[in-house]
Amino acid sequence: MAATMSDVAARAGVSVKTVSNFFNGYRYMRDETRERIEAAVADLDYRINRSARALRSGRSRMIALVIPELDHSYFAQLAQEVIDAADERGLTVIVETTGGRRDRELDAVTGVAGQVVDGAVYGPVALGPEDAALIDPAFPLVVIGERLVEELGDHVLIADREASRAAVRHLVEQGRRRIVLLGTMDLPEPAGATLPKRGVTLRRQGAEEALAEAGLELDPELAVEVPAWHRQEGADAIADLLDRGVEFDAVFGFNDALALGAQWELQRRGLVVPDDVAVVGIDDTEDGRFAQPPLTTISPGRRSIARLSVELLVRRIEGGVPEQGFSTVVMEHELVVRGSSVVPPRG
Amino acid sequence: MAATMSDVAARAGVSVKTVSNFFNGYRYMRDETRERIEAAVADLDYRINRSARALRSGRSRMIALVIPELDHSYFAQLAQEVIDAADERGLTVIVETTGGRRDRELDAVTGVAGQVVDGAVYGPVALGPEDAALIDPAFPLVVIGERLVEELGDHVLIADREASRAAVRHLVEQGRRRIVLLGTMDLPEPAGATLPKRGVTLRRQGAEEALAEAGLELDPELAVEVPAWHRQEGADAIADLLDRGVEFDAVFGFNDALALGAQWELQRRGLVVPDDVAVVGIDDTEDGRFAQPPLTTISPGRRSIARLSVELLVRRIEGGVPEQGFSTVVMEHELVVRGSSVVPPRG
DNA sequence: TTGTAAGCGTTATCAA
DNA sequence: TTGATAACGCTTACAA
Repeated sequence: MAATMSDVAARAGVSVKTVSNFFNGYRYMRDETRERIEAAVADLDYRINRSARALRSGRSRMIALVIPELDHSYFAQLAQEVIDAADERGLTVIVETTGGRRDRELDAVTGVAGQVVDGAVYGPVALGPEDAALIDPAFPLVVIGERLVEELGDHVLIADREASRAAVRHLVEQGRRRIVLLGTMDLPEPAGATLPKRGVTLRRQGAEEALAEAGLELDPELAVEVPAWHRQEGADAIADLLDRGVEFDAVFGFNDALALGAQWELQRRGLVVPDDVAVVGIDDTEDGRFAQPPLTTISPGRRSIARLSVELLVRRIEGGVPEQGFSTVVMEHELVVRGSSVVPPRG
Repeated sequence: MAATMSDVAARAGVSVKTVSNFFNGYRYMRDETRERIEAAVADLDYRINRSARALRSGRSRMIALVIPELDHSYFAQLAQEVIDAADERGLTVIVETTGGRRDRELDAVTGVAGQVVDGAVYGPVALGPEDAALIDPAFPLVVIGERLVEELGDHVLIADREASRAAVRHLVEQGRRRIVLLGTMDLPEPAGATLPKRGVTLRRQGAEEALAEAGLELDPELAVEVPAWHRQEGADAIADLLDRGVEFDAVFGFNDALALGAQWELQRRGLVVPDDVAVVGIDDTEDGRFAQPPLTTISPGRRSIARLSVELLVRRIEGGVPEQGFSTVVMEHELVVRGSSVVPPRG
C-alpha cells in the first residue's frame, strides 16, 4: 500500500499540515523539521497523490495543448517545446489532437477534456468568430497562431502578413514573376462585420502586397486553395497545375509541408528546383532543412512561441482574468534563405 | 460554480449513488430514472469531476506514452496513433518525452509522472536489463520496440532481425556489395550473462546474416556507430566516411531518419541515389515517402503497434498481472521498395 | 512556525 | 433497483 501524507507526518513526528507545507514550498519551516520530513519521505518512498491534491485545491497542474494533429513536423516540434517548457514549471501536458475539426476544437476546451486541465495552449484552425460565445471566458487559454476572436485569451502569433510579404519579396528579388500561392483560402465572411483576419487571409494579403510593390498583379489561376496543409496536398496541387499547363516560376507554400510537397512533385516531374521553379515555405521545420535542396522558409521562432505561451498561460492560471484585458504578442520572424530559392552562381 | 453530482441528484430527485451509477454505465436502472438524470445533467451542464473520481476509485483513466522525443517523425506518428486508440477507449494520454535519458525513462514510471496515470505505453531506449529491478512490477506497462528485459510487462515489437535481414538482402539483390550499416552499436554486455538482445543488436545481426547468405562479410569500417538516430547524425556519419575516402555502394540506416540524413548528404556531395549509392531505412515514415527519390524502407505496422499496445495496456490495467506471465507480440513487417534502392531500367 | 479539523466530489459498502 | 453514509488523501482556514 502506498504511503500517505499522514504516514509521513507520523514518521517525521509532525502534523500533516507541516508535510503539506513542505510539499508546497512553504518558506517558514525549521531546518530540522524539513530534514525530518525529507527523511520520512525517503524512507517511505512517499509520492504525493495528485488526484487528492487536485480535488482539494481545484488545480490539477496539468495543461492541455490543443492542436490539429501531431503527425506533422511543425506541430510535433511545437509540442515538444511546449512539453519542455511546461515541465520546467512542474506542469504536465495533455496533447489533444482535433484533426482540425470544429466540434473537437470546441470539445477540447468545453467538454470532458477541458475538465481535467487548468488551462490550455490552444491552436484552433476551424473555429469561426461566432464560436467565441461557446467558450467559457473563465477558462485559461492562450491562443497561438490565429487571431480568430479577440476575447478568448492571450494571443501569441507571428506577423503573418509581414512574413508572407518578406517571402514573396524575396522571390521577386530573385527575378520570379509568376508565383504560385499555395494554401490560400477565401473564407466566407459575414456581410457587414469587420472581423479580425485569419492568418491565412493575412498571408494572402501580404503576398499580394509584395507583388504590388514590384508592380505585379496576382494571376487568380496561381492562387491555389488546398483541402489540408500536408505535403500530399502540396504535391497534388502542383501536379494539377502542371497537368493543366499553367506556367509559373515560383511556389510560395503557406507552410513548409505544402512547399515541400510542391518541391517533391516538381522534382518527380523532372523539373529543377530552384532553376526552373523556386520554392519557399513558412515554419522552418527540420523537414525543410533536410530537403534537397534545403527549403527557404520563414522561421517563426517556434521555441519562443512555445515558451511564451506556457508563460502567459501560467500567469493567467495563477492571476485570473487580467483587468486590462488580454494581451497579444507578435513574435519576431526571420527569412531563412536556402537552396530552394536561389540559383547558385555558375562556376 | 460548477454543478456537482448531488446537484444533479437533487434536481433529478434521486440519490447521488444513482447518478454515479448512471455515469458508470450501471445496467439496473429504470428508464424513467435514467431520463430524469439525463435531463438534470443537461439542465445543469454538469460534467463529472475527474479528480474526485480518480481519488475515490484509484483510477485516473489516463495513460502515459513514454518515448524519447516527439520531434521525430516516427514517434510523432506513433503518438498520434496511440492518442487515437486511447481516445476510442475513453482514455486520455500524457506524452512524456525522455530525451533518451535513462534517469528520465525511469522517472517516467517511478516518479511523479507515473503517479497520475493508470499505466504506460513504454518505449525506453536507454534502460539496461539491470534497471528492471527498479521498476514496480505492479505498474501496468506495455513495452514497445525493444525487449530489454522480460519482466516489465507485455511487449510489442517487430522482428528486428528478420526485418534487417530483409532490408540487406534486398540491397544484395540489387547488386550492392559494400553496404554501410548506420546505427549499429556495440553494447558492453556483462561477461557470462546471456541477456535478451537489444533491437539494435538484432538489426546488426540480421544484416550480417543477409551478407553471409550472399557469401559476403561485413567490413568493420562500414559498421558505423552514431550518437543519436536523427537525420543530422546520418548526414554526419556519411560525411565522415566520404571524407575518409571509404568506398561503399549502399547505406542501410537502422531507422528512416538516419537513412534520410545519409541520402541528403550523398546528394549534397553530388552523388546520385540510387545509381551511385542505394539507401534503405526502417520505419516507413512520411518523411521517407516524400524524399526524392522516395526511400525504400521496412514498414513496421505502426498503426497496429499503437492499437495493440493500448489494447494490451487496458487489459492489463483492468485485469491485473496475468497469471501465465506477460505476452510478447511480434508484429508483421513489410519491405516497401521505392526509388532510393532500385535503379530504374534505362529507357 | 506548526497543529486541528473540515471538506473537496466522487465511489463503495451495505442495507432497504 | 435505489439510498444513506463513510471513506479516498489532500489543502485550507483558523488557532495555538
